[in-house]
Amino acid sequence: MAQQEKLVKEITSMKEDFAKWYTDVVKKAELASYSGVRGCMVVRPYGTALWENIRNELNARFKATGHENVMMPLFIPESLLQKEKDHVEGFAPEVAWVTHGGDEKLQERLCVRPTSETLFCDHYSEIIHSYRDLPKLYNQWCSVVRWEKTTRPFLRTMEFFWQEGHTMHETAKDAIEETERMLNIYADFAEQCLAIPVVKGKKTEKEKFAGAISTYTIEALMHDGKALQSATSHYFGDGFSKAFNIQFTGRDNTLQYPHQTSWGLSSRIIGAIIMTHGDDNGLVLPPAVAPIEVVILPIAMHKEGVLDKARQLKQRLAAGFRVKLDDSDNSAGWKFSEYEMKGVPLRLEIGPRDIVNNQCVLVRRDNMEKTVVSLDELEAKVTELLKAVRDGLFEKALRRREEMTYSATNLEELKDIADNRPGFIKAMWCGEQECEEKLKDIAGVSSRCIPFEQEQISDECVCCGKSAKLMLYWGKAY
RNA sequence: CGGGGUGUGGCGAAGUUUGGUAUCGCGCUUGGUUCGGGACCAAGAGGCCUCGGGUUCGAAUCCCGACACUCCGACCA
Repeated sequence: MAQQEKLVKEITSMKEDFAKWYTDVVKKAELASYSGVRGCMVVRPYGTALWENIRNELNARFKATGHENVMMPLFIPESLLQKEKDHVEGFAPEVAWVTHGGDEKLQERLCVRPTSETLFCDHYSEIIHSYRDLPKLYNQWCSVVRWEKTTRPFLRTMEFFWQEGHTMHETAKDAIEETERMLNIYADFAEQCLAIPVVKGKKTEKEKFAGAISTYTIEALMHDGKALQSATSHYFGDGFSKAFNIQFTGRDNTLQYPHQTSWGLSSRIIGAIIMTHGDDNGLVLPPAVAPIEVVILPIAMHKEGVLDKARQLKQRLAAGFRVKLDDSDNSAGWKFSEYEMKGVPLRLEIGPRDIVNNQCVLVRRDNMEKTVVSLDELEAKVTELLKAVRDGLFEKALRRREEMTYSATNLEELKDIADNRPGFIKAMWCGEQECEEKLKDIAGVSSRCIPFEQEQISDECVCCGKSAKLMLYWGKAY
């Protein structure tokens, strides 16, 4: 379809008001509701199912690389949080404190975990004694709390859902490899499963995680040209090990500190899915994580045989796909809109005319393209079209990112782009934090990452003009 | 933390300037007709107008205060 009409009138168009479009989609697709608690959302069944699929995909990848899931406490005693100086400085301003149990004041206040490095380290100090105990490859799925000032569903909530991997290794080399391995898993997941193209790279000193030696990131570009950090992987060296006194006896019979990593992906990724693939008709979900891959809509359902046929098709498809049959008595048009809002990748229409011809109609959500398929080859066609949806989404997102990625060689140019053309800006950087801060002040952009794939845009720092070897992605971010 | 906005049946709003019977659309219930792009008719149910004070014969409306949610910036996944 050359022009996609806006069929759903209850969603504000992106062009009109992107922020409102976003919240409209969250609500209309029934992903989440606002709750009575400031900054906290109710993740509704559809949103939860989406998160569960994300979880399942990632868990499979984590387990395939030797990781084990654990569950750590929700609370961190203040003294434990205090142990690593940079870490506590980074998080102290945004933690929630528990000061009372019932009416009784606690001896030591507890914070609600904003992240669990300290808890893992405390535990690791008890269970790691020998190089034979390493590596320890733990992960947990949980929610954490950060007392945010402004919040938006999925993108920034006070409580959010995530997984956090925390691993300990015998050598720095092993830990660095783990950091990279996990970043690659995230990147692969984002691109293959979520159809979100990402830039892999390293954060600058200014942007890295509190307490880390280095932070790696995958950065994605949203529809409105703002960047969104979609997952991170950190290398900690032995800083926490020393702070928490985690030691093991090495192969050479000397006491050593293990090297640590952590890595995480949060429910924010749902925001990325919405803002990468969504359109004015609502959500568009990548098939690999869509709660419903195929929705079956019986047409003229009261007519003889239609519903039976629809049920039959459901049973066939349920063997290999997540499928839903909507046999409610809402009108067909209503259902079309409903599942478009919910971003179901493939719609199957089956009506009296189709039954006569032993066929059905499959409609792709990403481009609304209709295909008439013979029921004899239904499964094969569904498989093919779901893959086509994933590929179509990825290509569209990649093309858009490329169109919205600019290069700048001097400050005026960069400021002009930042002011007028939302997107990524590639520019050289001398390595001084001063220049980073200046760009933030002058152009309102922050460094997104130092991409692994470097290009020589020019020879001088975009800001100060001194010689520069590193090319960075810059942009406005969520 | 600064600046705005909004609180009225389940949802979205009008009514507030100028105090006087609680309104509209959607949704919901029941019955009927429909059914290939958000169908139609009829009948019905549903309100401490965010909360607390005040002014008044009378307050959704005016005054004082509180709370909540939300958007835009600065800070952060």
